[in-house]
Amino acid sequence: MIAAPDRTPLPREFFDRPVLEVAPDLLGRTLVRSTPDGPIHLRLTEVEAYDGPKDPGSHAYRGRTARNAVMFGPPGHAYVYFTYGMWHCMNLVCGPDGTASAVLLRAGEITEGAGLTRTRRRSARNDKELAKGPARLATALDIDRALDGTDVCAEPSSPLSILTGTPTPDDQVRNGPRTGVSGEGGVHPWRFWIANDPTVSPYRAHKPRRRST
DNA sequence: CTAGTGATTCCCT
DNA sequence: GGGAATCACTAGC
Repeated sequence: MIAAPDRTPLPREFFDRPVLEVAPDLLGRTLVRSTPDGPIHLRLTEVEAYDGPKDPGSHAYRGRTARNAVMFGPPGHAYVYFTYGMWHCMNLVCGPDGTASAVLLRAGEITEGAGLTRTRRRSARNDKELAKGPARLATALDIDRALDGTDVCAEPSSPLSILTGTPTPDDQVRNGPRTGVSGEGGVHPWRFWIANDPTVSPYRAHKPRRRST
């Protein structure tokens, strides 16, 4: 018999550790997004670590700004940013207050409330694609800058929370280069995913683009 | 399956 | 001014 998933929110101490410990430990956990229409549950299958102001791939690399201020705050809060003129992506802040490290939530499996995501994810050809990529994940869960700074170590009835759920055994965790990260920041193998999971996004190396017109 | 490109706007230089 | 932790769509193999 398999034990029931633990519905207790992750304690703040979970996030108050080095980001490279927290990132793989997040795989298999359940992110709960409570909306007026009902809850959406996401089982995390792919994440990336961003290791503070010394990491050239991190938004914190050039210091604190209005946009990234939440990264410099206490752990267990959501850092949500807007990118490519159209999309949002969500991170979880790790390490002690002031550390400015975070984990980007790259992909997951919608385990409850898939129907609630469909109006925003019309292009998804099947349920595996609903949150297959960081901007798709944020779109599916209706996450934008309004949720920047939200405490995820809260009751599941709050707008955003993360449950203890079922951790992924180490022998099922894989890691490799980060996706879409420009420059030398891309070399670190700080992308973590669950082996053979169909909801993990395809790897894409960073491609610098020249402006058209 | 891979590779190329347009979309669209905020933020920092 | 121009890049950005991306996606959707198209062409071609």
